[in-house]
Amino acid sequence: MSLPRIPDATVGRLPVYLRVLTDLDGAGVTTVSSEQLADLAGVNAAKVRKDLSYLGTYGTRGVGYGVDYLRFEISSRLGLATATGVAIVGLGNLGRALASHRGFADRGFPVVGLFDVDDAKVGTELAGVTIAHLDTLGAPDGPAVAIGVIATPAAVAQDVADRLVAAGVRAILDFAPTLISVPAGVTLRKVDLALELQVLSYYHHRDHALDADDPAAPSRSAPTR
Amino acid sequence: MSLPRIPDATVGRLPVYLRVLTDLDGAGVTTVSSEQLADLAGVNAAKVRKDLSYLGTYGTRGVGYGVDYLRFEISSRLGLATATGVAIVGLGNLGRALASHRGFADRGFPVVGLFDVDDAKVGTELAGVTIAHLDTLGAPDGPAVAIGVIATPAAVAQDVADRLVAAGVRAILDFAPTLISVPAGVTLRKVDLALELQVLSYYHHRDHALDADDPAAPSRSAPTR
DNA sequence: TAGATTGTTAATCGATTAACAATC
DNA sequence: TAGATTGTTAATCGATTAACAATC
Repeated sequence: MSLPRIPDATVGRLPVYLRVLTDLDGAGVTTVSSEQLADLAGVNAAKVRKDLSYLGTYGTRGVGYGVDYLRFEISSRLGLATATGVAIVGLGNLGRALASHRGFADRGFPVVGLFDVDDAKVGTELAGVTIAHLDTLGAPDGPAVAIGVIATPAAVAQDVADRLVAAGVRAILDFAPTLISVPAGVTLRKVDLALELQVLSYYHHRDHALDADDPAAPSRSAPTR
Repeated sequence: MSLPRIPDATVGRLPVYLRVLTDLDGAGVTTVSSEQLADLAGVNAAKVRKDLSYLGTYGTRGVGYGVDYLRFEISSRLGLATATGVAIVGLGNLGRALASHRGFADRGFPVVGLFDVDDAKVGTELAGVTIAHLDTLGAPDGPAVAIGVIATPAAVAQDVADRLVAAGVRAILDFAPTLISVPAGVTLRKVDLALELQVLSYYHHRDHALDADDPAAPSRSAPTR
């Protein structure tokens, strides 16, 4: 009765399919083929069918996939039905941008808590949420936090992670460029924006470094993740 | 005389090693073993040695790797010596955060251009750069842009990508959650913040959905990328 | 039935890892 | 020389892809 394991690579593509399906649904489309879905998601059709097969068999041969049904299935397997409140810790430039980012609430992750240690920020309001002091994280009268986002300087990221864990948060998205460790049972995912620029720099450099010497050098494309 | 191909997975880890090496250098450390580097980067030692072997043989058996030398090599292979100006298009919450993000300039990517279509924003200054109208992108008297960052709504992302390409930009980092296409020879990389939350949600849900039924269920950890 | 499209197989490709000979 | 640590091999594992039988 246990659900089949979904490969990591597939997990990373499910949100892309979900976004495409949501767009299709908004456009009134009710059925989609693996070929169409692949085009819209930027992958190939074999991969789409293989990925969706891990969810079960929700397509109809000769017809395609039901947009609504597939949306529901992916959403449910991603845990989006239960995932809710996001707390952002650290309201510097990045934290403030994330707090105001429409994309989060739009895709099922309302920002319910904002925390900082700067007294000049505590008490002020941002995107409809009042910034609280980090020391109040986990207080009984505080917001129900399902996911913690770390947007602090690297130097304090581990301390913030520890506080989030102590407050009962079991899923953390970390933007600080440093290694942090969390106990077993806590899910941690990292995003490093400068790293993305460096990786981009590598492929750009690789494909163009020799342009002056050899203008006819073939351009290979970088993986888009 | 051509450099050996570096696997994509390795390219994604080189910036992590570079960050660790920079920290070590700052702390006065001159030599590091694959074991130490692995610990600090959050991977295992075999992977570090394999990854570094693609750069050539810069270690010394029985001793380790020279911190300075390795930093230089990685930095050079990532193209960080030539990579320079970043232009950010779209100065909503995310774009403004990226423009003010210290991490970019700190790691070799100074923000030299800011572009938007909103006349209320054009002419104002942000992080020391005056916001210009998108129509002036690529103007002869404009900044030299090596990397373009798209931080606009999804609906206009393709148009912005086309304009960046027309202006001669050959490397694009795209934050808009939609599929965009660029001509061969242009390197595109995508970051989708809400997608990261959804992937996090999957692993969290998978590892905890059954907690109520089976509190002793083993917790598996999510890949941190 | 005929055409279309899924779901699955199997081959291929790329990434990871342990082990150890090479060598400082 | 003895101890330490790299660089590389080879086995294993996971991801991708084309092909096609199943079937709507």
